[in-house]
Amino acid sequence: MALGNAILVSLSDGAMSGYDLAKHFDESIGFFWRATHSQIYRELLKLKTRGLISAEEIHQRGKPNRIIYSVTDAGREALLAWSRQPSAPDPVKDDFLVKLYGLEHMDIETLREHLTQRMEGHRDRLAKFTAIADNMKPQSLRELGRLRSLQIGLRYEREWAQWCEETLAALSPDALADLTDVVDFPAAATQATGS
Amino acid sequence: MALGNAILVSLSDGAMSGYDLAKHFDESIGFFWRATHSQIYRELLKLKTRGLISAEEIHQRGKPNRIIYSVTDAGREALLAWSRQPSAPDPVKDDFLVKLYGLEHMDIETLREHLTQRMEGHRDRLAKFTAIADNMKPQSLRELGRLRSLQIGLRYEREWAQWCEETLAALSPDALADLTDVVDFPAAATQATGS
DNA sequence: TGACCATATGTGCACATGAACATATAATTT
DNA sequence: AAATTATATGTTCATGTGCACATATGGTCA
Repeated sequence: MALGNAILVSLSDGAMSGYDLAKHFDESIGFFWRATHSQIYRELLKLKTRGLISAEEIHQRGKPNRIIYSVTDAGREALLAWSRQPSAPDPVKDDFLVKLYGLEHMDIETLREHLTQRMEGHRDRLAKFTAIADNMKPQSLRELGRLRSLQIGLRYEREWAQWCEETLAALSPDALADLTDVVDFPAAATQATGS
Repeated sequence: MALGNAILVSLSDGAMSGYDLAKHFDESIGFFWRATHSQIYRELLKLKTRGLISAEEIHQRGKPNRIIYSVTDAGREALLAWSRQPSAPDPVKDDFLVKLYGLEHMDIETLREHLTQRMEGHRDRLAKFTAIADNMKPQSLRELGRLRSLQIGLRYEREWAQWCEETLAALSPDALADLTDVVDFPAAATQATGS
C-alpha cells in the first residue's frame, strides 16, 4: 500500500483529482515515488473503498467532470499508523551499474557516451534542487520535511554527477592504456569478436 | 530483460547453478540488482530457451543434482548488444522519503528511531565497502569495473549516513522548538487527535 | 472543416515480483 | 531414532506495474 500512502500525503496538501495527482507524481513527490495515472486511478478507488478518502464530483463547463478526493479522518489515522511502521530500505535496481560491474564484456565507447549523458542529467537536477534548497528557510514541520527530503535528493544528484565524472576519467583511453587486458584499444571498444 | 542481463554478467564470471546465482544475488551483484531464487530459476529457463546459456546437469553424491549454466556465444553477443542500449535511470522508490515529505502528518518520535536504525545500517555498509575499496588496485578492465561500481555504492552509503545524522539533528526536540506549528511537543508526537 | 491538443477518467493485457508452497537428498545435531 | 539444517530445483498465486487502448469535451490552429 505504499502508493496509497504517497497519495494520502499528497491529498493532505489539499483536495485533488486523479489528474492533478498524476501531474503531482510527475513533479514533487515523484522524486520519491513514481506512479502512472492508471496506477493512481486504480489506487484512488481502493482508498475510497477503505474509507480513507472521500470523493466529490465537480461538474465543469467545457471540460469533463472532475472527481475531487479528500483525506478523511480515517485516512489521517492510517497515515499516522503507517508512519509508525518501519520502512523497507529500497533495493537499488540499476542497469547501468550492472554494466559497469561486468565492464570487460561491454562496449566501452558506448558506455562513455551514456556516462556523459547521465552526468549532464544529474548536474541539471542538482542545479535545480540547489536553487530551490537555497531559498528555503523552514519555519514549520511541513517546510522542514520538504527541505530534508530535498536535501537527500540533492546529495544523491551531486554524488552521481561526481561519480560519473570520476568514472569517465577512469575509462578514458589514457587511463585504460595501463590495464593488462585491454588488447587493441580503441578498436576493441567498437569491434568485438567471439572466442 | 534486465534480470537476464545481470545473470549473464554473473555467469560470465564462471559457470554456476541457479542456487549459486541466488547466493551471488544476495551478495556482490545484489547491490545493483535484487532477485529471489524463484525469479532466477524462471529467468534461467528463458535464457536457455533463447539460446543465450547452455545447461549441464551434474550428478552429485549425497546432494540433489546441480544444473550448471554457461554463457554461449549468442549470450556474449546479447550482452554486448545490451551494453549499447541506453540504461533507464532507475526511478527512486522510498517509503521513508515519502514520510519525510509529509512530515507534519507523521509520528516524529518513531521517525527518529527509524532514522537512527537506518543510519547505523548505512554506516555498517560504508565501513564494509571502504575496507574492500581500500584494498583494490585495479589492473584489468574487470577489476576497474568492480571498483567503479563499488565506488558509487560507497558514495551512496556515505551520503545517506550523513543525511541521516543531519536529519536527526534537524528533528531533535531543540531544533523543532523553533518551528511555528509544533504546538505541544513532545506530547504531539505520540498522541495525535482528529480535526 | 478537419486535425490536433489539453483536460479528464478509466480498462485491458502482458509481464514482473516475491512470498509461500512443494519435493528430494543426506549430513549433523539432539 | 528423530529433528533439524543445508543443498538444490522448481511451481503457484496474489499482487503490482505500466504501456496501450478507449471515451468524452471543447478550444486552437492551419
